[in-house]
Amino acid sequence: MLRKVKPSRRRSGCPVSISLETLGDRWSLLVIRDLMVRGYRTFKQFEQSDERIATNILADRLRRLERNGIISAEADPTDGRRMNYRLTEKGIDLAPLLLELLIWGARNEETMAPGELIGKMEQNREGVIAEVRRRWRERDSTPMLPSFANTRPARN
Amino acid sequence: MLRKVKPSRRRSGCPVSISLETLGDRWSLLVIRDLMVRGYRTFKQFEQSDERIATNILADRLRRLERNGIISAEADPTDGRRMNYRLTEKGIDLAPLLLELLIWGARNEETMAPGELIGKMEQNREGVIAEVRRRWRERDSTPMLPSFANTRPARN
DNA sequence: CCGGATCCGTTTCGATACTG
DNA sequence: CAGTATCGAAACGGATCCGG
Repeated sequence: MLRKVKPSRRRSGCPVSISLETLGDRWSLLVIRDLMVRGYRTFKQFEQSDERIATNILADRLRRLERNGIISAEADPTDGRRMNYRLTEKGIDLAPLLLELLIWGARNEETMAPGELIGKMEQNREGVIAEVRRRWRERDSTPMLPSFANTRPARN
Repeated sequence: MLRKVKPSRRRSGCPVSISLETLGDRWSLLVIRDLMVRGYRTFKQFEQSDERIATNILADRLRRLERNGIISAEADPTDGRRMNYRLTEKGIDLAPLLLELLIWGARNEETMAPGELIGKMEQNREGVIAEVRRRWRERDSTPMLPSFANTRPARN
């Protein structure tokens, strides 16, 4: 019994494997969205985001995202006990992916936003991405659009 | 004790919620990739894909994706016992998302493909997406590129 | 054979309480 | 505030079984 389930024919050089170890769960992309689009930076902000992630899961995801080089963590200069999380370059590179996810959701899931806003972003993908990059480069932590925020942008 | 965890301030009209009920797991997007890019159509093909999903999980994901209107299932006309799964319009709309995921992985994850191929796709996002749509419209089930396939495209 | 369903041990998740 | 600890619930996944 117990035949060897053909261990060959793996690694068959198919170049479309996609890496979902880090992103293939319910929470990681939400944290990234909060960082990228809402301007969130701290544990508390993520925790109080709409979807109510549990604290242990949040801690785990933050660690995982950091291990994977998608975010970085540094102590707040003005308040040592507070951590500030930021997207790395690799994390910022997720902007196109996130934008497409937003567009898809707005188009196909009726639980989503009205879509007028998204429609405009869809017309101007390049511009939106460029704006995300510009803001991160200048450490501009205001949310991408006023209505994107549901807390103030942590101006100290 | 047991304070009410402030049930207000939900539904705060933040238009950037993203829907990961269906896609936020390790397998759903892989199945969609197999459909979209590899030309897979049957349970067996998905099962034998590189990542080795368990049959019960695969059955569950196929059902979920169908419930969510992302794929459809119909009996094969030439072989009644075989099911053919296809992307719906909603599923095809995931092409841009999937493309961005591929590009991101190729760029940032060293476990990924050489990337030359992906680089070309990156130069021509619109073209790639249009090609995906064309093929699905014409029920052309050959994989997007020869090297994308690791089994033959199920010609019977 | 094909597309699953069922069983069952293991892993992960997630709500809550707790801590430095 | 920023996380740990705990523990029950859910999901996973390997193996096997089954109807057509």
